[in-house]
Amino acid sequence: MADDTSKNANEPSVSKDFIRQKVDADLASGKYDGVVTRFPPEPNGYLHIGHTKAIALSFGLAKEYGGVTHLRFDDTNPLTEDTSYVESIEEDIRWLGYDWGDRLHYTSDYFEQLYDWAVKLIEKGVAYVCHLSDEEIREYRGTVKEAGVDSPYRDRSVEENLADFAKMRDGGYKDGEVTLRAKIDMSNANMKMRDPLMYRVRHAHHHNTGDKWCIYPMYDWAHGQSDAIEGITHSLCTLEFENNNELYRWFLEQLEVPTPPEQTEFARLGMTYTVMSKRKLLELVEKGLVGGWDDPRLPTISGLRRRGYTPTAIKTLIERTGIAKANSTVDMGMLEWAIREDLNYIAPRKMAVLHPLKVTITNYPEGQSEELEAINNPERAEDGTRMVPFSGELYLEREDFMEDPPRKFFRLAPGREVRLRYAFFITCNEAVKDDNGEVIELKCTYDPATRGGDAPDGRKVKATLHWVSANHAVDMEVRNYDRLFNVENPLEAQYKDDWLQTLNPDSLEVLTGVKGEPSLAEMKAGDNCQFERKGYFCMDQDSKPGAPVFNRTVTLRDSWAKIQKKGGKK
RNA sequence: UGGGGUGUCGCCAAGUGGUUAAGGCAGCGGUUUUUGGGGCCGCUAUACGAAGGUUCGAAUCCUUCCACCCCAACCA
Repeated sequence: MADDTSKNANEPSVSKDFIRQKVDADLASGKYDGVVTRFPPEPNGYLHIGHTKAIALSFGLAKEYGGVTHLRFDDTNPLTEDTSYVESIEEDIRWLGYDWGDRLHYTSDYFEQLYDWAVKLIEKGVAYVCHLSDEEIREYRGTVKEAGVDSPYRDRSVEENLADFAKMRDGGYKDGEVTLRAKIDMSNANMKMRDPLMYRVRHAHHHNTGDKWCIYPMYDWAHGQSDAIEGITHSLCTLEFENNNELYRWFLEQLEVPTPPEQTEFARLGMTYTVMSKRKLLELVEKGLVGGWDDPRLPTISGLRRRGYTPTAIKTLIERTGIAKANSTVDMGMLEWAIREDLNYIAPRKMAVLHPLKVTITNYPEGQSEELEAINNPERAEDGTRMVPFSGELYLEREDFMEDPPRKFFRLAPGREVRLRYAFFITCNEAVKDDNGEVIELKCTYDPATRGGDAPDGRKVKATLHWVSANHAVDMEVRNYDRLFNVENPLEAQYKDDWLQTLNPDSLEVLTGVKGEPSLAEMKAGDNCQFERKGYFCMDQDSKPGAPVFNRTVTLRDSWAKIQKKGGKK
């Protein structure tokens, strides 16, 4: 008993979300024998963190119930889709740690079957070829408050429809000239049921089927049927498809699928200070407002990866925000908490001085240097230690010195003694200034007896600072990222028309001449680390040998900044 | 002629007629600390969109109302 409690002490109290409860019920009632889910991305953009919710749900659920998950590219619109997106999507899902095995499918694999089924519906008298133009179709559809009007082509004979549909497939019609529609109910309160389109004519090259087809199925006609073909049991999608559910069931019923899949909708993930729509992300990319789909400021999987986020952190966020039906916007702070939690445990510590201030240790033997032992990760003793060079010329962080410090400032100041991490206590004797009164150098003395960071006489210091030996330092570039937008929801009505005006002009700060400890030169692109006292950083792919570039993933929590803020308010 | 959904702490989110209304994030105290990090301890909704009602008992049931989201692409 006691063991159980302690073992689960750090686990969130878990209660099953409504989808898992439904699966339990479905299995208990014998509706389904097992669980088969699918993740059905359209290859027209990069995956973002919102998709991760759907991915984690579908893959995670199946795994929990001993089932499997299919990856199915929903490639029914050749105009917007492309193979390059297929590749990035596969890479991102794999990186997140999910495996679809040999269950890789394309909706286009089913075009022939879908065509045959469409013929079946025509034969049943519940589908017809319609010669109305897109404008006319819209007019005949009515509005949410008014019933629609039947198409004049609605009651043509089965033979006529069959012949016409064959002509559609054979290229006998131009784009937009005709459609195949389901014959349902033009006055249905659910707009999706007003004789929805099943096929449209598109003389376009498809990335998978080439020029084989000139008619392409619409989402509603393709999706549920593809689910049925694959034996999907639980088809999970986001809330905006709730209205499509009735149609999803209608098609399956018409086709008399023996054990039809069921669609269940959940709320998509929204996050503050960003946008999550593929259309908006595409706009940011195409207008060059960010560096590409993998810009570290973007909520895309590839952007987060480059920023230094780990699959663990992303999945932790998804787990902790849960699955429900209420539209929600999760605070970006929760994502930051998730990555800090993971990186605190796994990221090796390093010392790097972002804004260097030169320091001369006046009583340190000139030309000499020595190596000091530093702990790689205080959270994991097994990660061991490394040696860091120390000398009489160092760099300290500019903001760690104040000539005239306020009450709560513990760091270096004239006459004050502080500890250099893993090294010595130093005391500041003089601040050298330039003609403008700017402090350009500090002259300090060190206490050789404090080697390693403890004073034999037991005296204490209030601060421990990070530092880098000047002659041993690696010159680096650091990219400090901040939120992409200045407002929580850039798409809110009040900004609607020019949401781009809410972009944060300071979302990227490039620091050059950053001084890092020598071991930083050994890191590889994609490696995470913590710059002590500053934050978590990830080596960028733009790094060159001897010229590393680091992306700031997230800062450390900073209670000094809070104190300063409070003081400022007063 | 409208229909479909959703409303529980600043942000997520449990709760399924009887609980002191979980938990996480954020916040606030304290403690520990060679990262002002992290850890640990504690505090933080008499209140469940609102108003009525049913009941010994309601966030949970009923009624009415309010707010927000989705649907009128040959997008998904």
